[in-house]
Amino acid sequence: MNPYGVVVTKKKFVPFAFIAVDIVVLTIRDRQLQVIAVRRGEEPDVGKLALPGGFVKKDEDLEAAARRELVEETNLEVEFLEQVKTYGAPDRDPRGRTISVLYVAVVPDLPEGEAGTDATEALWVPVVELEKMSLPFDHSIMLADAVERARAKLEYSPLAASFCREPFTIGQLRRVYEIVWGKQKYDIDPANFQRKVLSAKDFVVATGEVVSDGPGRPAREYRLGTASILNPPVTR
Amino acid sequence: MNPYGVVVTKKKFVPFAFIAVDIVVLTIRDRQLQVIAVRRGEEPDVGKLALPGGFVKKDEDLEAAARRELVEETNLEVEFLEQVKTYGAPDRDPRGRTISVLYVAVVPDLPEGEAGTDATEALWVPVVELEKMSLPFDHSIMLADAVERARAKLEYSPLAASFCREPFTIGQLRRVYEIVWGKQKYDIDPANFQRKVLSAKDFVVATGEVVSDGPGRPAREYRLGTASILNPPVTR
DNA sequence: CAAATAGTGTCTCTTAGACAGTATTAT
DNA sequence: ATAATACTGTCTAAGAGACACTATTTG
Repeated sequence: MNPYGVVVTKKKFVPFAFIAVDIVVLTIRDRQLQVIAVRRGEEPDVGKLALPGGFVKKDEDLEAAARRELVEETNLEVEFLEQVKTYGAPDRDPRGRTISVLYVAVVPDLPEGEAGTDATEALWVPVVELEKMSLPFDHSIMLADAVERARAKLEYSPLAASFCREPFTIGQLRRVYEIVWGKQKYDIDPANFQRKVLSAKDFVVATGEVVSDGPGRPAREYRLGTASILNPPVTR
Repeated sequence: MNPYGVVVTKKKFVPFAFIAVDIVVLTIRDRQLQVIAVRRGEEPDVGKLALPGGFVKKDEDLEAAARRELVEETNLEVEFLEQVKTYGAPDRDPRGRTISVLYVAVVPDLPEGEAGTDATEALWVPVVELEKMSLPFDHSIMLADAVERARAKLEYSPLAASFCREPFTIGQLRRVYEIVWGKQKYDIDPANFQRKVLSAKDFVVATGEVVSDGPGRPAREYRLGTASILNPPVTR
């Protein structure tokens, strides 16, 4: 089955293709960077894990399609979606020429079973696990590209806060950086990190509250500030 | 004319769309950041200036399509093409649903008339001029996105050297930064810039030659080094 | 000669990182 | 009390920018 058709514009034949979106949704669960995956219910690769995604509808915006597919397949509603890259190798989908636009999103740690545990069969998988598996289409490359984008954005954007539920503490934020960047506990100096975050203008604002969680001195609580770029950046 | 068709996969109707690529090619001419534009020969917007680009062929890779269109419409062959973003608003092209993948490229200052002065009607236009014009489709947004990408990449990649023919001098490189970032002459301190470039590991390597061009002490010549990211970066 | 450009030296200020030390909690 | 976490203080080294100064060309 080949979707290629032609439409005559003046004297030219113009081929066309299916348009798809795929989404890498990242979160931190169990002190690991995890990604949501769905089990494929259709050929090709029925039964294999894959990134959520699907075809864009007529008159549907690309980002809207990504949101819709995410809800349909994983029950997840995300705030921000960032377009990462578009994949269009002629043979990337055996069903016919398909162009796929990749998005990445980040969500805070969710209560167990809030997403994907219903009939939809979506599940959280540690990124390092999914990277080892054989994924359909070019989903392995997509995963790598999206994770690298997220890692890079931690440096110069407030993305890290998207992994936390508000209000959050500086310690929680530090753990996000450690985990997403694959560092060991305390590889990032808590003292220096504290100053770095607080010196980045409008990254976070204190609520005035403190919260005690486990042993140790209670931590001040913060909310995300208005900054869209961190200055100075948080270096890797 | 609406290109939307449907193909049955199991029980679903899958719409499809035209796939296009557009390219922003930047250079420095006449101490200005310029972009190559083509005059449209087809509806819509016949006669208007637009970014070069066109439809992707059956079994053609996206980047290959961008290179082909660039040669066809502007006679330009570029080394590196970087994918910037994909535009897919349902109504962005009146001829029917079209998804366009945007690429950006950079070329050194070319001898007058080397590109685009034949029948193809391609011409170099200062970016500030083209930004003021009404462009077809969403080309104005594309132009802004591509220019911003190039400005950002100057900081942490050796992109600036792509604006120069090898070998080049540090002074020529400095002018690239000044012009692309829209700074006045000597806004960037030549002394500090020199050290910055030479301290960025593998950014440039000296050829050992010197060249004299106009008044002033002759400058050492350099070639691009092997670095793909600049460390430390050249800050804006 | 003056003007222009290339390149070095040096000073100051800021920032990054290492690390010691204090504060406050759970157990 | 001990361990764990939060936070402050302080020192050092490196980098950014300002600017004086030297070197070498054109006109």
